[in-house]
Amino acid sequence: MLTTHLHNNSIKDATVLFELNPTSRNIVSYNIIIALYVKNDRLRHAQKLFDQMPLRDVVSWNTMLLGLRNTKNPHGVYGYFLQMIRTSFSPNEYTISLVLSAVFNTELNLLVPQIHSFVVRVGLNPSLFVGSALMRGYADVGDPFALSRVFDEVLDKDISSWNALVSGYMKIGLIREAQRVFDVMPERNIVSWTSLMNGYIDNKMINKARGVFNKINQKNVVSWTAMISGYVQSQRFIEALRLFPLMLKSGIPPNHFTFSSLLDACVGCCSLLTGQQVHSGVLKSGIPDDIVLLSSLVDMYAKCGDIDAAFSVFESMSNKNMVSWNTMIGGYARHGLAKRALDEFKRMTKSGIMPDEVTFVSILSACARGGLIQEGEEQFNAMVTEYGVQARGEHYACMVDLYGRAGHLEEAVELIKGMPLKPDIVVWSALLAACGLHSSLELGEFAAEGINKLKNEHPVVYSVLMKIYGEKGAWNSAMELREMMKKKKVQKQNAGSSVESRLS
DNA sequence: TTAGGGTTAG
Repeated sequence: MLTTHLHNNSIKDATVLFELNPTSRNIVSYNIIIALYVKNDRLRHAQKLFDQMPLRDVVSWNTMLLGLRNTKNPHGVYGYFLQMIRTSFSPNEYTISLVLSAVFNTELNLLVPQIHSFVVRVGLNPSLFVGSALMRGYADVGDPFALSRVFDEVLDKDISSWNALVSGYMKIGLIREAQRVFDVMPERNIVSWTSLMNGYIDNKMINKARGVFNKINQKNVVSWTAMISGYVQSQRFIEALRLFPLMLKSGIPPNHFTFSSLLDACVGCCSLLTGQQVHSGVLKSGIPDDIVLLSSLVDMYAKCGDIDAAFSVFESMSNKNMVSWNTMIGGYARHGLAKRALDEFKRMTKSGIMPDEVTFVSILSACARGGLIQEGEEQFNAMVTEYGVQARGEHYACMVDLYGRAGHLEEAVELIKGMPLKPDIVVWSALLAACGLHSSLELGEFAAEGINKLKNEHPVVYSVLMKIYGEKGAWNSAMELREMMKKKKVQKQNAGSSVESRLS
């Protein structure tokens, strides 16, 4: 009975049944309820039950690992894994592939070789699942030799192992190797084709990807979406949008992934009209509400200029996570609506969602653009002390921008001099832009020097300096600079705030 | 009752 509820994902019925029968509870019934909580992102409940279980088995542990992985908590996963080993629970193959998949794309991926040697030491089979996970892990850390060694060690390779090898080589950038593997693999399915195509996309070979795409016989929603998203990643937004009617014509219905990618394409070509059409397509499609898709809609409306529509989609969301809030707050910041950005920020923290570094880039830039110096200073301090978010280059750049726009150039310079990290191009550009705005020759040259020390040839440096020289009547310096620009063939660019350009 | 290879947001 419990298994039926699990299949139907009916958490209520399952818990009622579970609560009503305390005597018939066993490890399996506990595990099923935990799995249900995990499936529904209610990790706290899962955790509570896990803690009060009289006895646990390896499935209980694995299910908790799954929950921690799904909530993007690689440190939690690793902690549980260590605890599991310490309490003398033998991890099985499920455990290993879960732990591995949790550390992909995180700084913990350096543990991959250790996990591998653990697998060897305890004598677990380099089975299909473990093998694929290890291959992904070695691709992630960029080790092609270990990647192919693991592949060789997998007994009874199946098509997924071959696909993982293709993806792995592509991820490392060994394109010819990936293509060679694809050419010799014993059989191919739609995933193999899509992996190859995606590899070309990741390696910025979009035309080659399109060539692969054209050869796919039975394209499905994933292959169509991957191609659309590939064009978006390559900034070829019109081609991304053109693919959509072809997809519909071929009889493949789009899903929430497809629509998110299309919305991104609309943002890329700043087409509110197309964005609205995609929005109505979403509504007609009957796809259930999805937090990512709705956030993409908010983003599209904000970036295409209709901030009120963005807010109305945002308000309609029954679930909001950090990214959705950041999207909305960033939208207000971009539109120069500092007060509304700050109000939303307050609502965000009140609703229990913790802000991250992205939130504060928006908040600080909103303050900068709104001229809210004191508020900006307070938020900058609160970021570190109250929210434990470490200040990064972007945050300093926002603060420099904040002071700079208001003409407090000395304070901006003091801030840069006191930075615990090395000022990067964004920070220097913010100062330079402020110097351009207020025609400060001395500090402008100081900023230009900072940029040149980074060995960056930024055209904007020259154009801002030109402007300052011109305004100060420093024609000799201007002529010298022009000569230098000619020599270096630097093209003149508009000098704007770097923070602004980051937001657009 | 738990896991792999291909597509989405700030």
